[in-house]
Amino acid sequence: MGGGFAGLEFALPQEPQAADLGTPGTWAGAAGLPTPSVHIPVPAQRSPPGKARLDEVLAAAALTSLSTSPLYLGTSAVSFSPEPDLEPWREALTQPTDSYSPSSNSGDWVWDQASDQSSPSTPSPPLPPEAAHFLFGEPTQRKRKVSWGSPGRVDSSAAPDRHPVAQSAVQVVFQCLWKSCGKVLRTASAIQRHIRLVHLGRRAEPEHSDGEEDFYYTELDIGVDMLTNGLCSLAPTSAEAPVPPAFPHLDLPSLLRPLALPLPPLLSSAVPSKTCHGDHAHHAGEATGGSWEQVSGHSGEERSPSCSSPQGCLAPVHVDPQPTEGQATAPALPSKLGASLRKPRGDAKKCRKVYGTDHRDLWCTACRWKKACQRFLD
DNA sequence: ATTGCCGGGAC
DNA sequence: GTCCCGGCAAT
Ligand SMILES: [Zn+2]
Repeated sequence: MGGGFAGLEFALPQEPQAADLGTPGTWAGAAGLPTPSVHIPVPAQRSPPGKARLDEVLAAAALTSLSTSPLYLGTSAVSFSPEPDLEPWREALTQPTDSYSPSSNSGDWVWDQASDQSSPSTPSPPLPPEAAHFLFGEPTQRKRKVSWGSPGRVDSSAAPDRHPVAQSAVQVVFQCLWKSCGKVLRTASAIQRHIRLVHLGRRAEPEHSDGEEDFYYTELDIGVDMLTNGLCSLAPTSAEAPVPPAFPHLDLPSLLRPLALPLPPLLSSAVPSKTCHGDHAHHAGEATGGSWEQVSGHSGEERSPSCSSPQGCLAPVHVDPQPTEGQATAPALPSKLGASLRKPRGDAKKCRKVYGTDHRDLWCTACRWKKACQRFLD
């Protein structure tokens, strides 16, 4: 554990612009020392108390550990969220409980998530199944994870139904790979049936199936996957929700929206836990241990590596809302399709305010261009 | 009035 | 692509 923060680069923020570039050097006296030879890294101005530093370190630690092992986030994530509400459904996940879905599927719970790395382009094919099948070929790269002995057979008659499945830790599910379908079922036979019926247009008969379905679903084990997703997307909202009885399906879509929608008014000030992200990069100031900018005409700028967007950082797994012809979802979203709602405005002081209008050249590029500040992000 | 920044324009 | 600004919402 010695010196874990290798990733943090404390680049020296060198004095902004040589004082000879015709810049109105009014501020020069305040910020930079006129000594050309001495490397004085700190741009002066409001030196942060040690406290801020501590915060920073913690945050860094969190980030580090998280980004290091995004896969095993399961462990750390649990200790991470103070969310008691999580327990219920987490347990639920762990046990092979049945009867989750109110949907027509028998006994298998369904969780629509059109994640995958595939493109969100075409909505699922409303075409005649056969045609569609030919047009799209294989919806996605067929990738199977091998975790439990699921033979790569070609005859589905082997009825691998109701597997004992992993007892607790690693559940395994089967996801339909068909474009924008992403249906997730719990058993191989179920998913095969689904594909055969829904996508291939075959009859429900398990008879002479050439095992083609096999190409359209993938197997993945939740327990990590799901928890990751779940924690990230569920937690933030459930803090305010009237408590969701079961879990996911209810509003995966609307859960993702908040990333760019009005939610903060309530959350931002009330709940200190940003859940997924872990911390508030508040009072960023000079303390944010970030590589400040270099005024060397280069545009390499801002922030620490790997994480640039406020919340995208920890969740590389998008769970696209699936743009199918959803209709049963009731009148949920404000349906302001074209209008981009304004962000509620972060609470951090931005370059403009920090440096003042007359040190414009100290601002980050974004601020200079009147764009969203990227140095002091919210 | 001030601040943050989207949308759009100029180059 | 970089750079700037009008104008608006939030403060
Ligand atoms: Zn800025």
